[in-house]
Amino acid sequence: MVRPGGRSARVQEAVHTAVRELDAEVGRSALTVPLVAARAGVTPSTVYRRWGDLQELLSDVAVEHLRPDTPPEDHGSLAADLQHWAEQFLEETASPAGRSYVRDALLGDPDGDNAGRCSAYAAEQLQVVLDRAAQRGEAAPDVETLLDRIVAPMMYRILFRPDGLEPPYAQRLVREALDAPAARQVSRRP
Amino acid sequence: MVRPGGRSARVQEAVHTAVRELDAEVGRSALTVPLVAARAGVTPSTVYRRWGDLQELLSDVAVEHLRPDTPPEDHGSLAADLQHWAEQFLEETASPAGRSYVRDALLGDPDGDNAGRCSAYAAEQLQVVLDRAAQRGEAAPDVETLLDRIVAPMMYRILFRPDGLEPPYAQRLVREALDAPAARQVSRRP
DNA sequence: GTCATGAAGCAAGGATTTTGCTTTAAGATG
DNA sequence: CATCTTAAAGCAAAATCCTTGCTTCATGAC
Repeated sequence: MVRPGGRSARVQEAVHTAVRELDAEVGRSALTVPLVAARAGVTPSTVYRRWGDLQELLSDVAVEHLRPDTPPEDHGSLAADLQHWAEQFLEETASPAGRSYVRDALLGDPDGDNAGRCSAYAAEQLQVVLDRAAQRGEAAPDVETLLDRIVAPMMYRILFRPDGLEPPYAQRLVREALDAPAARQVSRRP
Repeated sequence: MVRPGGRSARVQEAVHTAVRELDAEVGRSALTVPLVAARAGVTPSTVYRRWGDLQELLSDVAVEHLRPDTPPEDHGSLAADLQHWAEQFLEETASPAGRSYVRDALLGDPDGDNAGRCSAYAAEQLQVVLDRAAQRGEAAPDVETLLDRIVAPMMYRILFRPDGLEPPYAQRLVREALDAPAARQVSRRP
């Protein structure tokens, strides 16, 4: 039985807030469940029972951070929309904070739920861009292709080689994704 | 002062072996530092002082698992070499065990050292394939392009959407990477 | 207004992590 | 070959964290 707005929701909110505040104040390495619980005005056992351990809690908080708060901006063309979206994505996600959110989201995620959610966020944003392109009558690849060509390379480098990730890299990925042969229209789920 | 072959090396070997054995015997969720230390015939404080915590230890062990033990097979052409290498990479890395090694390697890795090593392994293997292609006189993209076009998409899906990853997906990525306009020869570090 | 239920509080017990000090072993030095 | 130096391992106590059974509370249902 779900009870949104009730005590459970207040506790969740308080705990998430405590994590964000303490992360900023004392840093990730000093975060502990008892510390978070104390700040949230809650018993440690409550946190353990609801989240299991600190990593799963951090994963939940990270996914909230990574959720886009606005739809992608409209710049009049598919190419421009993708350029801006990719640059913004890279800027946010390649930052030390962004990178640690991605890692947290992946880390405390036994069932892969949160990881899937992160990918879904990107896919939703891209779909908005593609829908606008379709309304304009522009030819466009599909979402899966853009994930492979734009999101995956950025994420791979963010996770495995977080050096030298600058806007031109995002621009080049977008350009090459759009330059590719137009056969990219058909569905290409793996 | 590094003392390879000395006591330090023996302890490292014993601890790594203990992790591998116990992971197989009792499972990841039951692994603890005291358990590993006992199996390795070592004091827990030794493990804590050398590795910091269980995640960093698991990260080190995972990187060893992910190190390729043989150079990529020679199938007579760049396309065939890449096809086989990509399929094998996907099969090994997308398996539950492979996926958990990748996650371990990424997670217990504060400085990003181990993650960089994983990427370097892939880059080295690809470079061998490319060198062979050059000897045959074949035109070929560079390593960075192959990382973007082949490795990154596979890794992204392994980490974020570990469903439906089958050999045809790897084949398609290789085909499209090689189909792309030949301007891909120039260096493209991000 | 009372009840049923899921979640939070509490507290004790057990396990893990940290830490200061001591001991050991590998390599350097004479 | 004996001795010295030093980094790492052993040991043990203390602190901290995690688990768990039971109790209490708040929410929504009847």
